[in-house]
Amino acid sequence: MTYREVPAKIDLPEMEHEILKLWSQQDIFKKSLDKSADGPLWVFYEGPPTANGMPGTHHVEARVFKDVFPRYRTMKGFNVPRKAGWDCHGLPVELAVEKELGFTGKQDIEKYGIAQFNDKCRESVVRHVDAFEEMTSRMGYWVDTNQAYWTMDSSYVDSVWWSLKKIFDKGLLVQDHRVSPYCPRCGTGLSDHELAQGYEDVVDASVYVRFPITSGALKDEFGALSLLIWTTTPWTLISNTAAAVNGTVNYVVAKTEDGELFVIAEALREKVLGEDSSVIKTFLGSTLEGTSYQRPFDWVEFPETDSPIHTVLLADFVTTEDGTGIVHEAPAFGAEDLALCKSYGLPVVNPVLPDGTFNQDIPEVGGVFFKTADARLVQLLGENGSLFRHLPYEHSYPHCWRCHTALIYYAQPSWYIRTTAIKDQLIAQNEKTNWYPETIKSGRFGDWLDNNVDWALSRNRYWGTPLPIWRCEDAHLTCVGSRRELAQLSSDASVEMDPHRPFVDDISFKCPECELQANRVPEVIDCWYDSGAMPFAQWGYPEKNADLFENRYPADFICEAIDQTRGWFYTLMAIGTLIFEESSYKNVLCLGHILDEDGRKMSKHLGNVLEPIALMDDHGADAVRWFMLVSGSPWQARRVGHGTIAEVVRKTLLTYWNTVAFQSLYARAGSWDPTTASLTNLTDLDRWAVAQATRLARDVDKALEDFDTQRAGRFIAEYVDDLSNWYVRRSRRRFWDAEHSALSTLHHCLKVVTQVMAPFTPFITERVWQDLFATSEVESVHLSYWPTWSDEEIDDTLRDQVELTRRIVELGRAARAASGVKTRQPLQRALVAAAGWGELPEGLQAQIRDEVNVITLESLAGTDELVDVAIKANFKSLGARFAKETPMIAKAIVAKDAREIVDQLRIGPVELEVEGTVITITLEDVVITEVPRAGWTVASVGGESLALDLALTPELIAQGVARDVTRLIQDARKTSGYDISDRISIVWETSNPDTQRAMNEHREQICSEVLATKWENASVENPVVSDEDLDLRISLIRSS
RNA sequence: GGGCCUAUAGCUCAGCCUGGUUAGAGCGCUUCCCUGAUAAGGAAGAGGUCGAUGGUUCAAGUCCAUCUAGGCUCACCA
Repeated sequence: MTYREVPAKIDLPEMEHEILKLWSQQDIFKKSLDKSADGPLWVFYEGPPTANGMPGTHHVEARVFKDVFPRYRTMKGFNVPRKAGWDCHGLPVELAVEKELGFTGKQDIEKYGIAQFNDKCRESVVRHVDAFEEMTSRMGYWVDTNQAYWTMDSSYVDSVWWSLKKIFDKGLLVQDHRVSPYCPRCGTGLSDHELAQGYEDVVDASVYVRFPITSGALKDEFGALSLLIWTTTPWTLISNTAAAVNGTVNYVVAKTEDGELFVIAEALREKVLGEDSSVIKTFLGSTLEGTSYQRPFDWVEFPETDSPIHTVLLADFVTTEDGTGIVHEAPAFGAEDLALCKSYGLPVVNPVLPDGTFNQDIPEVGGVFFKTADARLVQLLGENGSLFRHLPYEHSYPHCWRCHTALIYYAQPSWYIRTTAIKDQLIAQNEKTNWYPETIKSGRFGDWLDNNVDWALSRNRYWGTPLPIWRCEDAHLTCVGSRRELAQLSSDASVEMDPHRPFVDDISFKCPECELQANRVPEVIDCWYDSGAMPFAQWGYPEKNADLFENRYPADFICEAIDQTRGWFYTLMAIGTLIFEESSYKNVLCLGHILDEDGRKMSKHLGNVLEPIALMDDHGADAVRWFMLVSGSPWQARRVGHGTIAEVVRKTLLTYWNTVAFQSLYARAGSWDPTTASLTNLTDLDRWAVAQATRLARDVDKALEDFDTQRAGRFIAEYVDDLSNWYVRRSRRRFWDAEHSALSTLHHCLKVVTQVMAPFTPFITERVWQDLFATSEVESVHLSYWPTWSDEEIDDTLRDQVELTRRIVELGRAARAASGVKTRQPLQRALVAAAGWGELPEGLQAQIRDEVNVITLESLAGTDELVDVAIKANFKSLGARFAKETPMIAKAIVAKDAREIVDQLRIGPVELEVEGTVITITLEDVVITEVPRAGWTVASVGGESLALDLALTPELIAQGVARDVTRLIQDARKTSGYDISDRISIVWETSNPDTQRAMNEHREQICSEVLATKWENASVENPVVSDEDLDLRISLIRSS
């Protein structure tokens, strides 16, 4: 048995497509699940992507992490079912369809017909899910899309209804009239987590407006004077109902330079009216209560009432940080305003229609969009003398997260879940949750819970889970928990019916309480509720799959990007806690966002979106995956571009691949049978490579247990580099000879690294597994078990020794570079000074001699005449003992004769007098550096040195020539395209006597290295190789 | 405005938790070396006020405070 042939060059994307085919033909994903079926369950929940647009590279990010941990856990023997899911409902889908159909508002939808419109939404979802499935497959994300849950499935809706009924029965699902953010374009209220996504910085008109006082003590005292108010929403002035001041704040009557009188907060007088204004009278805000004034626009009619319309009210929320300290009240458009005006019994007037335009009967701005009316109103304020000042004001204002229309705060009836009632439970559940990174737990997410407000659940829309509440004419409410229940209540309904609008709207039944007819309320629910219900709704629980659900709650692992803090992470925890009194996840990985190469957010708007499939077909999915997992910190925002991903390919994937190709090449050339691999008769370097592989398996395991792919990836990359650029580099000759222990070692090491890399880069590792291991092991790397180890297999001493060896070699290279004597020229000896080098095993010392190309290594330390000693203070050990005295003592140590004190310290502790005090220091307190004296070429780093003896003998020169010649011929063989085992014939000539001599003396050595079977010194007509320095011309041909 | 994150070489980022002598890597640039696996590898050079200021400490890139800039996020206080 042999390896399959592994080409040196590889087209990664093409290879990946072949692997995809292999996986599907051999059904590897399913086999990996079957194989682990009896293992302990590790529960993963897939957060459903919203199927309202094409998948982007940011979707790849989260999906890579959702893939890597289940793959890893599966290799560790866990059973990790992976059910895909799609978020189907919601405004985003509706908007996409509206755009397609060219609609501009809800009227168009109603005209078109809800049934047809929802059909279009359903089609749109299916279309986008197809695109997601393609991307999911291409990137190697193993998730079961055949049995995906769809939030629009009837059984899913049943589950959602069931849960809503549970909440309703607890009295936590209620209708309330509240001022809440409302999108006039979409015609629906927004929940707080939707609101959070839509703040935009805008410049609004801010106006200071006169409210002339019409009665009260101040009027009697001063005659003409005005309240001065400030607002950034001039359009609300039409609806002005009252003015509010803080009763405990000082106010003044102030006179402007022009002699006009205003009431204003004392603290803001100078800022608003200027230094030249003067205070006439000071009093507490509470004395203003009841003062009546004249509103700026008297277009809206107020009902007859005894309540104090258009007077001053007292409110705690008024501050003196902005404006004038007098707030204009329009209760229909502000939560605090509404509460205040209600408490004074004031009526609520609202001249703004649900589409955001002013009622037609309003003069000047009837039919105008509320925000657009600002400019005209400011102009009118100027004309009627109300306007005191007009300033642009920049602030961030909420906009609809989908259509970017400015939101309006608008009083309207809406359904709420009283999450504030379970706030303490939510906080307790969060306490039990492991967040990665941890800062989210008490930071972003913790803050969110601390400031919890009731969940505005209802939407006045069409494509969503209908709110399953029926109301009768006497306003009794019935919450229905499934289609089955509905069918029991109404003969119009059936268990099989489509639970969407408009079909459910047509169902009515007799109110169980009063027998009057009950009809469904018109709202659908927030689609975030759908996705948050997935732990049970994906199974259709409790109608179906009760056992499945119960085993798989809560999840061990969920993962999404940071924007889900207020989204899915919240709704999952909130619904889980509401229904089951336990959060639905234990560990949550929260990723940073992907940015473009310039650090900007990717968006269609900016045109900087990387199309994921194109990206993967350019560089390979493995490269994209590795980037996501390892480059930078996953929980911070990261920049992604072609350059960064191409580097992954070069540095990591191809280095790994080349090592594999190397192993295959020589194993096949030597007809080596991998089933005979055995880790016996190993060299020191072999043992090192094996022990490091074991260490790798342990370290990667630990890192992945901590959800730290970055650390794990760095371990892998380091090991791949060690294996390729040290183990293989140093062992080449043994591979040429097809040495069993070397081939066995690399076979083993490649197996380990392939396995631990498999969750990261499933394609290339699968390909390697197929080529090198599948014939002697299980059929796929993804069906193999994670390597096991015992700690004693991990040899720290050997690791340290190899590290020292490599450091000394580096010194040798540096010394070579400094000397100008190239490495191919052998030198007689190198002198080494480095702690512990003498104890290096002979095998490792041979590595040094070979790399540095010297015949012997000698110790520099013993040869005093060649070496100077320098010492420095070891601050760490001194500082611990002498603290403040440290610098003084350090100075005293350095001032001593270095040679003398080192000699003494090598015998024992030394007493030192510093500033009259005698202290004792040991070897540990100094750092000794030995530096060769002049006349030697030396390199020295961190106290370790290597010096080269540059004396050349004719024999050494001849050896150098031989090595030059060998290299020239090898290069010629390669460029001529000879196979590594081809034998050749050589003809050469030179008129240089030194070259002549070297050729003759080293003939045997050269011939064996270059596999020459014939060797002739004769004139060369057409040299394949010629070298001017050596005055050498060679021709070679393949021997028969 | 509140909270969080980030700021280290031209670029991308380690190092900071647990303070210690001369702050690292990769990419890019220059010169050289090594090479019959390599699209690689190595050495040297150039490139740093470790965002700023103050503090703690014998000692600060590292700990603390304040500030600045950028990002994310929350918040329409009128």
